[in-house]
Amino acid sequence: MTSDAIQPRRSRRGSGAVTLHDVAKLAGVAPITASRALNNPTQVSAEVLKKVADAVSRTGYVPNLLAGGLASTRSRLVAAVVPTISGPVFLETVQSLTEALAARGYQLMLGQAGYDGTREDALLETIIGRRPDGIVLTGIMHSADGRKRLLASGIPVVETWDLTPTPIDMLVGFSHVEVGRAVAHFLHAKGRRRFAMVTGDDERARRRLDAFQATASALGLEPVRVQIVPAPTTLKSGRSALALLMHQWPDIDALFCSSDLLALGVMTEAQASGIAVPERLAIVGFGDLEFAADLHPALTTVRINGSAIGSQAARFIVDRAEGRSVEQRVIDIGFSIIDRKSS
Amino acid sequence: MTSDAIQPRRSRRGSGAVTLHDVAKLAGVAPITASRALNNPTQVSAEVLKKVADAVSRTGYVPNLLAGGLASTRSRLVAAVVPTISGPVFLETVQSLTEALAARGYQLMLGQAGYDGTREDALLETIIGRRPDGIVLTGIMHSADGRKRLLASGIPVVETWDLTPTPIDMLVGFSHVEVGRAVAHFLHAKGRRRFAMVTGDDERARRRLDAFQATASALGLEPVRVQIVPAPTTLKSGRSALALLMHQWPDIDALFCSSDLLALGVMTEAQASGIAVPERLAIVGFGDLEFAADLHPALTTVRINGSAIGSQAARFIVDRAEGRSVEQRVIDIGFSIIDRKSS
DNA sequence: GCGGCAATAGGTAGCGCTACCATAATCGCT
DNA sequence: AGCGATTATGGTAGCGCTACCTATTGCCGC
Repeated sequence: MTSDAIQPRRSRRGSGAVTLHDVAKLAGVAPITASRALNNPTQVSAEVLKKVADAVSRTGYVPNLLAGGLASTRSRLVAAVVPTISGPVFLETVQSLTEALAARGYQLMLGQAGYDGTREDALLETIIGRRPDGIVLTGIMHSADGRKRLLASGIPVVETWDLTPTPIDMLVGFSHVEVGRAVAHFLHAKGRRRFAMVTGDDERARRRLDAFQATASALGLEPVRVQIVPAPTTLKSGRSALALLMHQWPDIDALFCSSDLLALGVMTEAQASGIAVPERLAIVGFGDLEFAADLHPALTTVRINGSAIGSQAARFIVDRAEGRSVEQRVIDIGFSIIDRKSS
Repeated sequence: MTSDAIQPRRSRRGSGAVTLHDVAKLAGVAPITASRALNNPTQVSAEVLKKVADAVSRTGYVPNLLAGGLASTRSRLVAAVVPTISGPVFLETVQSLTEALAARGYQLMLGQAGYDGTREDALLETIIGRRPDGIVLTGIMHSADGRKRLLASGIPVVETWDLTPTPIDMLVGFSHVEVGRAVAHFLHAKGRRRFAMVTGDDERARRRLDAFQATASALGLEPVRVQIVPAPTTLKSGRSALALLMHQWPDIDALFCSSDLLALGVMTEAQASGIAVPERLAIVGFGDLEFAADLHPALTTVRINGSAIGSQAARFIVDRAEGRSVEQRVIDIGFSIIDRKSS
């Protein structure tokens, strides 16, 4: 070491990285002042600001957010839980959430819970352990135990992609029941009378199914023909579902799919086996994924504004984290049926 | 408070959550012993183990990983950087990375860099600030400054989805040049002679293109007809690319797409405009996304084992984090051409 | 009976940062 | 001039955890 006096016993611990103390020393100010220069620039003179900025760039200092989070009990971390990252449905939400949070200086940590809920508890443990400033759930947290732990943790929670009468905390979503109902009316208005549905085996999709069936029955139609496929839904399961459906009930004239991917599979199968869409069979998807508009024929589908969900969830959490109280804790962002060529 | 003597001045700071001290007190052991019971169970007697486990379940204690990470300089956090989460290409890798890490007690933090690299530096700052135990990059880190900072941070880095002569640290990928070459030979062997390529505007795809062109030329074929589309690639850009291509060069007989999504768009457009696949036009995709096998006709494509990339990257990082040295730091996992119906 | 050695438990001192309070300097305002 | 109010800086004491070291116990061989 080139310095003169007693080395203050360089500890054998620590990462050896540049710390705020190093920066402060170099800038000739107290550590706490350097901290303020970085986090509350308004509270500090221009001169100090400059000296600190110089010291930062000369040392390549990167603040240790673990330490900062521990000291301030604000981790600037937000956790999001999705069933699986492979399902394209939530991607738009996750994307806009990431961006909205990044713009405010927060970072997203993504966790995959799976559709069956077995990993849910372990996931919750590691999430809460990081002391995030908020947790965004896509879909409901099923396990009662999980809900209890979330509540006990005191961390702001936003549930999304659903409406529930008993939210854990905050909520931004839409009514799956309304979707099922609206699609049934939509197809009925188009003159269709023999409905079928292909649906993934998850709880929200089932609620759309129930409402779709109930509405069809209320309209005096024959029972809805149903094909359940495992979640997550795939093009492949859509293909085989249509094959099965047409085999058993060749006279169906309208088909509501629980995802656009399923609808793509159905359309692929229809094309492969010469079923005219929409002439003989109307198809409606769900999600309005990016490709939906450009299929041939263009896919009629239910559009959910996933970006709006993400940015609203971010707003909720940041508001809470920064001490603003959220008065309107439940937001229904609705949905719309995009009427294209497949119906 | 129900306790008797002087309250030890409950600090106004802190989250108010249960801490390891509370657990230790309840279990009647020292905090450090409780810590060991949780993290190194073998160093502790069965009796203590039980008392601590009881105390944990009675209090609902969740360890504060921020504090643990700060004290141990091991955050048990791994960061992954993808261009965008919406691109389905890397999902398989991210998925398997998440799982492989979770199985070893690590958690993944996902960052989106964008394709243009403008957010790259800011992202790097927040990532390094969390002091992750490792960083996984999909594709090369372009900016020299970024590479320097990564190196300076001392954090283990795994680059993926590419081979480069000068890896930052560790690498698991494959050669894009070999892919371009192999596809050209493959199509040539099938009797195709007039090649075209639709490719996303990113660096790796361009290297496939270059090799594809060079090989075609070496085989004595006419120049490859090229259509560049913006990244990320979409079905829509595939459709319009084919339309443009067929308009300018109606006699092309083989088309290599830089992603399966692009190939799907191309196939959609071909179907919409009556171009027979594969009779008149052979199509090869890239990525072997889940839907590729079930398209009609089934898509011939280049398969990259994304799961293997993810799990190998996890192994690299965990090995490093746990102090094992990694001798073989570069792994080429190769690729394969899946010959289906579209070619 | 004694040194030596595991095995188990505890004490101390931080990890790098910020909340909180104290101080010093500046600023009107009556 | 004298006062509180405001602004800019610093000092202290943790946040909740674990690395490192020390103390205690029991057990072995000789």
